[in-house]
Amino acid sequence: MLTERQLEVLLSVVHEFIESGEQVGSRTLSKRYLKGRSAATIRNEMADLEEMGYLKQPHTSAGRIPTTMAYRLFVDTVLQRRPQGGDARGGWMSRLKEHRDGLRGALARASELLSQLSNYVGMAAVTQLKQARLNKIDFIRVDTSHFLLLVILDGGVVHHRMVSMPCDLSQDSLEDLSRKINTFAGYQWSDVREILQSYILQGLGEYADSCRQALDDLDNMLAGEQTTLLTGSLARLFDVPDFQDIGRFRALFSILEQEGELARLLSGYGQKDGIGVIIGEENKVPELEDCSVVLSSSISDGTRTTLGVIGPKRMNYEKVISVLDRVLCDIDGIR
Amino acid sequence: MLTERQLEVLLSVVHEFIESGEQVGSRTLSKRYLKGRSAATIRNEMADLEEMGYLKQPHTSAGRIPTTMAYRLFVDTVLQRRPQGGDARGGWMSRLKEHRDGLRGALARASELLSQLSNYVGMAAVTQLKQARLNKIDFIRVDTSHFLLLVILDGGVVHHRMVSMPCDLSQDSLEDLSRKINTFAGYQWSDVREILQSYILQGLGEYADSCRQALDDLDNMLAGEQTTLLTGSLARLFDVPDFQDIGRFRALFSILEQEGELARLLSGYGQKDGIGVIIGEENKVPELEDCSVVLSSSISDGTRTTLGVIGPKRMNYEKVISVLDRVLCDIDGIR
DNA sequence: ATTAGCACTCGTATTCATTGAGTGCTAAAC
DNA sequence: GTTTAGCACTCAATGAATACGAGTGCTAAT
Repeated sequence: MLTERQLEVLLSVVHEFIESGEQVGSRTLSKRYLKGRSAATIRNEMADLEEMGYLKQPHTSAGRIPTTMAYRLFVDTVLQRRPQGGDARGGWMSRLKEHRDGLRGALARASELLSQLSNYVGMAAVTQLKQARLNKIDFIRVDTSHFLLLVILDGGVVHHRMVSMPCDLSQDSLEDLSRKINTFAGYQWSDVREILQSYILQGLGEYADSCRQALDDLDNMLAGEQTTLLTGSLARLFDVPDFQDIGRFRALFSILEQEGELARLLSGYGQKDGIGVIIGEENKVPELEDCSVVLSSSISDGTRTTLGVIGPKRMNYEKVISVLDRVLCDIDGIR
Repeated sequence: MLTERQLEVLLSVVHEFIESGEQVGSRTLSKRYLKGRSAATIRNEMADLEEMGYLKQPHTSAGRIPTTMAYRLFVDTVLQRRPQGGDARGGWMSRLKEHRDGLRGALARASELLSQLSNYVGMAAVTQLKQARLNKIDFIRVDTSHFLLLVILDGGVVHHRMVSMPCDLSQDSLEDLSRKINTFAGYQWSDVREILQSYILQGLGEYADSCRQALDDLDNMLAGEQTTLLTGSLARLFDVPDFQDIGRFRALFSILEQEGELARLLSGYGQKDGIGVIIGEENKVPELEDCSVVLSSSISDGTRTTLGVIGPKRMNYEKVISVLDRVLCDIDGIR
């Protein structure tokens, strides 16, 4: 186990490294954090900490930098000390609320806001859990061979999809159909799906194929853990010193561009409510080994809202966590 | 004017520079392009071309690189020699067509396709011209205080927007309203807008404000030259040697991330049908001074479809142009 | 147990000479 | 007159040699 002072030294190293980005030497530590002790004393502690796996040297006779273990300890400490309950929260709410362009708009703004406040990459996602409930379904005839299939779920998520039909259906018959289906508003989507399926088998005869296809498409969009995901401005990454190196930037970027990857990331870790931090190699995705991900999610109405920030391992965790707390709270206020 | 041989030298320099990315010397040229002539002869020609503004030296006594003027000449030559008419075109069509998720899906796939084929950044946009015609409008009641405003335009573009209402309107009254408005299907949106405006002033009394706001929002989305724009995978840029430099990458990236900027770019230059190439500083946006943009657009039904590729100034214009020709043709086939 | 002192390590910055691709010019060749 | 060979010159890039300095580990004194 770590002694009191070892802990103090360790946290100081992490703190200093997060600030400066440069390897931390014993002298700096003695001057800035542990004024009572001399550099030599701290050197000894650091040597021990290195042996235990908390610190490492980029090369012999250089300062120490934290390992993932050290970050882990640091973050856990921060999380424990985090002010529980909502005192000074919100404050950006108004700015979010005044736009009334639905959940998607709010998410877009939230991810942008996260990017701004944290200076890293913000993201916001809504995941439809399996229990998502139908609010309304509608078929809107567009022309002789197309109609628009529109699904609104409880929680305000809207999906639409153009469906082409080999035959002409009148708007009336479509309305008739939607009226029938809408009697199931409030049911879980999975149930509604079953019902539609049997409708198709019975009623539609030769058009069954098209319908089934459309239904499958839609199902893919909704069922399981399909997420709507938005990332805020990536341009900020250019200002983060850790990503000046083109290789790292590239690694992160390639992940961010594949929505699928990112969605998997979220669903993998965001199972629980509250804040989660994934540091460097703790991450399953190798491209993210130099990054940390902070996630915060809350569940209601069969919808999980997840906010997250992706940044370098040496990100300012305190700040990011508090920002996430607040913005999530604001988003919740909207729904 | 340029002599025959000067032109030959100039085009060779551009060609070689596009391939190698390095300054072109007289010896290389003599060996690879103009075998008859010696290096010294070519040196003289190059000195003349430099005086005329077609070539420049990065520093004294180095090889020459093309100026924007030279690229211009080169591109114009390529465009003239371009095989007119559609012989071997298409071929990706099928892959595009088999997905029936509407215009937006096709655009997304097209921009991705362009990225893949060109190895630069592809983009695809649909611009609603002022004469866009309404196909259908619909109001769908979601709960006591919200309804979804849905607008479908001729050409298959769908816009929707959640509107919150201070009062509860029944679905019936909404349907009544939409029925009224839909009598104007086929009218230009600008006219429909006028009509709605007067509706609001007359009929809705105290709710006028909310409605007007929603109408304005929607108008912003539709009117003028609002475009739906998608860019293909940016990750490819990392493989382009010209963008290894983080500064240039950043400049380009910051533009790509702001949809607004890009949309302006398109609308500014894509006025005419056919292919347009904007080289380096010809571009009004300073961030794009090291890039070239190739655009290709076609108009039908009050909708302009524009495909484009953004890459370095020394991009492979021949290839990009032919790829654009083909993909645009495919997209047109879809609508 | 702590600290001061000192020799040692190793990355970084600086300087300086070398190299080589490429030019411009001149004079000879065609 | 045009073309070409020859030569001196320029300048970025490369790499070796050097100095610098931040930081360590160890030992001996407190």
